[in-house]
Amino acid sequence: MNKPADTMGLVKIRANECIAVRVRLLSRMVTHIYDSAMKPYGVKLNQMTILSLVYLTGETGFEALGRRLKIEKSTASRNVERLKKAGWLTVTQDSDDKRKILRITPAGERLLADVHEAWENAQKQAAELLGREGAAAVCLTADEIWRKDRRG
Amino acid sequence: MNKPADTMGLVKIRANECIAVRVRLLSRMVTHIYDSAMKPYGVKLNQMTILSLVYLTGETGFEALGRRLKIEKSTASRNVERLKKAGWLTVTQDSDDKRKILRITPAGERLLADVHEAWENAQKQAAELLGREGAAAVCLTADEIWRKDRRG
DNA sequence: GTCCTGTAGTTGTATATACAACGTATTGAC
DNA sequence: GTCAATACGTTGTATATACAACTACAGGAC
Repeated sequence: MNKPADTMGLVKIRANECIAVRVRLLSRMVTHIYDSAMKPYGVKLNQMTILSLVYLTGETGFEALGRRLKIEKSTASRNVERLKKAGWLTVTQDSDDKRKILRITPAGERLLADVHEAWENAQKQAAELLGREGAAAVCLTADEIWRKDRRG
Repeated sequence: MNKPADTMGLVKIRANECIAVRVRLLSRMVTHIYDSAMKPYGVKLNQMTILSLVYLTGETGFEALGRRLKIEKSTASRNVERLKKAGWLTVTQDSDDKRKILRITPAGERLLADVHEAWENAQKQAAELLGREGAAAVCLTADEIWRKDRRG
């Protein structure tokens, strides 16, 4: 469809503008910062996120978890599996419903408290990496998506 | 270290402010948009990125690839492996150096041209999701990091 | 020359992610 | 009540990601 001579131009346009490449770059770099900071606690940022959500909402099923974090249900299922194995939460079957209920354990709650200083450290580093405005923009953008999601 | 009563407060702070959670959310959502758009071509956004970089730089080793995209060398190695298996690029050993040389194949080049419309579509959807300002901010932030990287 | 250091890449292991296909159970239409 | 549709979860497969430990080699210190 495109003549070979065009290809270079198209690829350059994409390289200069592609949103996905850039979001993914930021995601990798930022994730690395937080995961390093949390390493002493044997937990990853991603796992803390799930744990925190379960803690804040009290009880949830996998599907609800996925809806909030925009994670596919099978991914949620497997992520939770690891947290369960680590002893940070429990999974029980709701007798009425077919949903499973996630509950945080004392060990999980202790972790949520203990990890805060490491998080603060990582947050500071991430803000430095992205710049104050970049970090703020990312947060605003994500929060806006969440906000729309709750209404729509 | 923290009294139990504090935990809720700390977790709420993190939930409201954490940069990593938000960047990762955006990354997942945006990646999904592009991957869906490119599905008809049997390629993922991530793979297109590597292919494009090889195309633009002519020849590269894995390490250089990793430096630009901030991907760990082992990850780069395995990602390239898949592209090689798909016939989109070749890997040859530099005789002088210990570096391996990546080169795009005609099939890879054809793909780079063919996929453009799908990319445009995804880019439009992503811009809509993030909002014009959100998308611009993400791009600026990432470009700034790249810029610093090249100088520093 | 020998040794030491640093660079490039591979391999083993683990986590994070998604899609497709499946099982199962709830629920609503009739 | 029966049946179809839907919702929740699991499992198989594939990709993306990183860390740790390893090989291999190139280049410099001595």
